[in-house]
Amino acid sequence: MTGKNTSVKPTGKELEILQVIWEKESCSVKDIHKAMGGDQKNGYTTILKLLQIMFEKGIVSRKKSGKLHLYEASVTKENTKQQLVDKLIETVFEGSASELVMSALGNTKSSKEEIKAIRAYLDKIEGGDK
Amino acid sequence: MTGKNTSVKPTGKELEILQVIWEKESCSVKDIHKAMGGDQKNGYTTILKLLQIMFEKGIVSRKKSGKLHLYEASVTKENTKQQLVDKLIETVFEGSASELVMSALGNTKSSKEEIKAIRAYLDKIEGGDK
DNA sequence: CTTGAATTACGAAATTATTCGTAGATAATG
DNA sequence: CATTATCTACGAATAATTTCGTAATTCAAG
Repeated sequence: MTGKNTSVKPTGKELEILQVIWEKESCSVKDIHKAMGGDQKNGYTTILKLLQIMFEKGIVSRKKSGKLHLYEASVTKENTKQQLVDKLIETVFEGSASELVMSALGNTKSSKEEIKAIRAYLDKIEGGDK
Repeated sequence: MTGKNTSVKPTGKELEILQVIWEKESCSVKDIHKAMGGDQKNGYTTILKLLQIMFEKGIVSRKKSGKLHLYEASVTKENTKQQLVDKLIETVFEGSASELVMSALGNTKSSKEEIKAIRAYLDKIEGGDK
């Protein structure tokens, strides 16, 4: 660990871009632009600029491949998601994770499988106390 | 229901203010300003301005009481929380509520009681299929 | 080496959110 | 009704985010 992965705060658009990069591993600006809906959704240079900013912030890394840049995420999906969840718990659910859980399950109709998976997960974290 | 409570998107600061209003029911600008840490944290007119904006947006309502305004939330805490959770599920967890649940439970060490409560909740939503 | 297509760099405009100063309104007090 | 303290209105400054146009760079032909 480089210790660089903590407390990065991607903005809304940056998060959208991260989604794509997480999905595809290494990708060019064009890839990302296309994956995000092409010119109809965002101008090419808009995505480019955002990536440059993200690079400066250390959110992504890049390497040259011929004339173009291939970008990779330097923050993990897991880490970033966790931070977002933590922040939500803290700012809106007064620190109660279980409140968030119920709120999450309340609306979306979760499938039997999902619920089963959650139970299994509960067993796991309850059993292996730490 | 007035049908006014759907799809309100409070900004960061607006959300902070809402927290206070939800807590205290009806309150003056001064109340809110104080509850948010007074002049050390925010200027009085900053909070005032924000409340005026929120009023225009329909996020809060207000009534005169002597020379001052008493503000109330016109969006419910539940509704707003739900929207934030839904958005997170959608944008970051690819629509999977259970993924969010696990992420929420992963970090914070939930107590036995909390886990028990969640189990009971699972029983409930599983049993009474709808 | 020149041309052309693709790509990046960069500044600046546009947009949104936040902060603040000051003027005007309001009500209580003498 | 004049004074004063308190509060609101409002415009404008600042900051953060997003968008975009244009210039410069790069590489692959010809």
